[in-house]
Amino acid sequence: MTVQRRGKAPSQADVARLAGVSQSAVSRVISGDAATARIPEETRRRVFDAVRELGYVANPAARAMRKQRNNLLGVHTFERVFPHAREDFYFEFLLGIEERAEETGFDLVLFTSTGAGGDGERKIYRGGTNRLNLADGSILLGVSTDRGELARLWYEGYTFVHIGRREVPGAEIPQIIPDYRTASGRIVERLAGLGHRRFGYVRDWLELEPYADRRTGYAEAIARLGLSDASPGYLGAPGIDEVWLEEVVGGAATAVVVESVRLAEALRERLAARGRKVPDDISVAVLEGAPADLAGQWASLEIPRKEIGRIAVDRLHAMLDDPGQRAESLLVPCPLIAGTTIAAVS
Amino acid sequence: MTVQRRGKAPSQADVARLAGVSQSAVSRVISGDAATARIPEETRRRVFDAVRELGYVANPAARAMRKQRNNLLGVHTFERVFPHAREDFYFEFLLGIEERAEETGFDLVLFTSTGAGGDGERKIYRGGTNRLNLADGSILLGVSTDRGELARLWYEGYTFVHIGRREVPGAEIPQIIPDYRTASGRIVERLAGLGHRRFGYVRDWLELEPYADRRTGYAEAIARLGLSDASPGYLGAPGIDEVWLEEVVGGAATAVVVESVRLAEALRERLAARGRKVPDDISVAVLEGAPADLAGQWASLEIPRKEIGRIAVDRLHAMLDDPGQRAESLLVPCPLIAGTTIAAVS
DNA sequence: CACCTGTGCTCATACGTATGCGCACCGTTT
DNA sequence: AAACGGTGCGCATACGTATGAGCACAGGTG
Repeated sequence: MTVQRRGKAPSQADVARLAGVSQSAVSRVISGDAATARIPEETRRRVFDAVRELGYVANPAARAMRKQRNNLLGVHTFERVFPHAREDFYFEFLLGIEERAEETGFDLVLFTSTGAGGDGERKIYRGGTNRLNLADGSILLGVSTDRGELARLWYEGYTFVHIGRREVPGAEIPQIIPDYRTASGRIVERLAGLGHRRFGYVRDWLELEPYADRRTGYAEAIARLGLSDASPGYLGAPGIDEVWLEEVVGGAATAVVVESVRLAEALRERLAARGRKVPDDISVAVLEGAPADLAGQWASLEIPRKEIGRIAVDRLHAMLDDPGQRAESLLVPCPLIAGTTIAAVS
Repeated sequence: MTVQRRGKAPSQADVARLAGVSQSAVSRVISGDAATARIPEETRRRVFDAVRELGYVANPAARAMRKQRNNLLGVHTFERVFPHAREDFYFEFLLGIEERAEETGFDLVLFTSTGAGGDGERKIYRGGTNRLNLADGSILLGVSTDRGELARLWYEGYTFVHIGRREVPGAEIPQIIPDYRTASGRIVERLAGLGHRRFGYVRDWLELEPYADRRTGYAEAIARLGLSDASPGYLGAPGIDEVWLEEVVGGAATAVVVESVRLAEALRERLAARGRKVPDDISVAVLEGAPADLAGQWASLEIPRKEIGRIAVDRLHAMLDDPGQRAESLLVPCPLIAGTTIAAVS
């Protein structure tokens, strides 16, 4: 019966002793560096035999210290990864990240360290110790990313990418960005193709960068195609304005583009209350990823989350392989979902 | 405008130079060891100022090498973590693990490295490099855990726990085990309390340890309470035997205990086809976690996955804090779900 | 025989941190 | 005045790995 091995794990020095060579020889044999070619088969075999006998495995900390790599990819989310509430948001990204990390031989570190505040929001810098350093590079993920921390991270020359748009003055944060602008434009184009000429736009209350992209894309398409936008529209107040709604019911718009599913559903109900049906009387499209619901699938865009996760990993690899390169952001196209909530103008 | 800092990250030596002290003084101030008490406020301030000015953050690799801790908790699954998610086997465990890790200030490493086979199954040992070493200790998770790898891991003295029962001859693997045995017994007790005296048992085809526990618990309760078990029952063949089913319909059993939901549903259908209703004519209980379905909630047990995840983390911490202690396994009680598929004997 | 080219290694060092040991200085006690 | 205890640090080293430099030897060439 085997007995549990006690004491320290064997080091290359132990292996070297047993194989009758020097520690450096062991290192060369194991890590297979260029000079390995100069070590004959016989010696190599002795080393490997000793490795097997002692059950030697490399000490990752020491290795990481010596090289500047430890094949670890950090993932920092500013909220918990697993919990249900945010599950939908993060989940698909992680899927892609994990897949790609696995394919490229990297392990993943989930940074779960909370800030001292205990408010549940996560911080990168905690008591002077930036834990992200543990990983060769990191993917940052989350809507509430702290701009100050991003700036510092960038300033310190840490290698990372941010999923989603996040502009920080004075820093060039490499971002992987769903191309909401183009997608929003294409949705307008599609509606125009169905004969719509008078449009409405409903804003959400959030004022994050991604919504700015959508508004830009919408406004550009309206202008480019010579369509009309019923005010208050994309420049107005968030939410569904009562006066505006009456105008729409009166025919001021035949197509409405809405920033979120929640708002779209509210809109549909309030239209129904006034005897207007979607899409028969009015077409409605949504500018975010939307699951199918009982009343059908929203005409919407799809956020290619998994794809974005994979891209983020590749991007990170590229940055690690060539540290000198400029950190550029990347737009990822969003496919359109045809849906059942838009129709040709009647 | 700030310019991106180039070159190496500052070390304690750099801080020391700037603060006009030695590197060791910096280390003492920063890590706040016992001797810190002997360093006056004035010096400390100088050090912290220098830290701030240089933006020094500790190098985790070096720190991990020096101490024997790096506050990393490994999670190794033998299949991918993120796929399937919602109904996924792993998900709830991870929820608990993440929560508890966060609470205790540990980060999580997800080991995603596959074996060379590319068959999707994951290996711990990959080309002589046991990646788990990266973490202070690990939680192993998965039904198909390779026994040989577990044995080796244990032999090498690595600190880990296994979620789920997994016996390895010659090694004492610390396991966190849902107490199927007790729970199965209690289900029998509950049925007996409803007046049932003649029982049947349906096995699944799987021959993993957890099923053995269920069978033991069932058999013990049957014996203890002086009940009768209609053969082939728990010792017989897996699946629903035709002959046995006829006997049950004929009254050989008023209560049937089934290992899996899948089988229970099949049983219900085949009973219905013979004019027997659940639970009016026959009570059926399931020995695994069962979601509510259209025909009601199965009388079943609940696997406290999240709780188990949390316990696993705590267990690991205990082992890390006291390396000498014997690695003991732990049974976690499974609550019973009353359900709607059992009733008093008619 | 002097010289050169490989070959098969070893030596020495660096990476950044933590820590046991001890030195120099100062104020106090005997 | 000698002895002593406390304060405020610095010195030196260890952790395990990777790697540039170089040494000793063998064999071949002029």
